[in-house]
Amino acid sequence: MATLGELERTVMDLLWGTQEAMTANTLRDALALAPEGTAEGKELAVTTVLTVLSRLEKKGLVERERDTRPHRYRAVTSREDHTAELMHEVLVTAPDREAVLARFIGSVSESEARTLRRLLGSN
Amino acid sequence: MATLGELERTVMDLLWGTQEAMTANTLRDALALAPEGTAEGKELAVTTVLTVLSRLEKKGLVERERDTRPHRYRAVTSREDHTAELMHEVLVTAPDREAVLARFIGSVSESEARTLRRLLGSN
DNA sequence: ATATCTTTTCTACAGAGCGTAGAAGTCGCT
DNA sequence: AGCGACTTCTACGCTCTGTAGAAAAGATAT
Repeated sequence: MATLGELERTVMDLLWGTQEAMTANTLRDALALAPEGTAEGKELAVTTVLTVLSRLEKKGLVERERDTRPHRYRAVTSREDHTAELMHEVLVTAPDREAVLARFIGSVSESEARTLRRLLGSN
Repeated sequence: MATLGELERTVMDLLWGTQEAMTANTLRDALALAPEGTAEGKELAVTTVLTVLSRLEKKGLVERERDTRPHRYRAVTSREDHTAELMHEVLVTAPDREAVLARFIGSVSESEARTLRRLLGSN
């Protein structure tokens, strides 16, 4: 179950944050500011970013354009799709899915419950 | 996000499979047969099982009775609770939970969808 | 073409987590 | 006091992740 390290996660967040494909250098710069708001994210070597991107590519989360010279990287799926997929993977690890869903429902907020009703409701 | 190794997971599955608390030796024996049906699960040293149990205890997934002599171990939560909790943890990693839920709904089976409707309806 | 700059790939290493278990310590009984 | 069962400590190899230098491959300017 593709579990991400901290830097990998940060990179994915940046890629998910823009629909556009980015170069390793752009990402390195973004990472230098990244951590939400004021905090600093240290200056990493470009090779570090490239290594991480390669690993993310191997994990199937990122794809790159190899034809443009500085390769450009983009997230393969949206954050939402990825997250939903992960949730589903978790769900199916349990034999009694219905029971899991019952517990799960109990843990979501009222607004989320409303969303679910709306999404399921019509049928 | 408490991610489990393979052996840890197998042990948890055994503990979740019985509501009762088990000793390390009992678990070792169960592990020798464990892998679903026919397959063999090799004979592990008891110390191995104890190490894994300690780690699971540290992770808060297992608790032990220290007063009985061969300590007895039990799962702290049910598999369903644990799984639901994990799902929720995954859900909240995304900023737009509603969007995630929308995708998620699309990925569940019809029978699961029915379950959800039922659960959401009554509450 | 060649020397140089940019970008990518290879190789490497340290730290954490996990599977695995021997060595050493503790507990309870005879 | 001694023995056997049980638990804790210590350890090692493997994989994953963060990190980046060294080397290779591509582009560029003279």
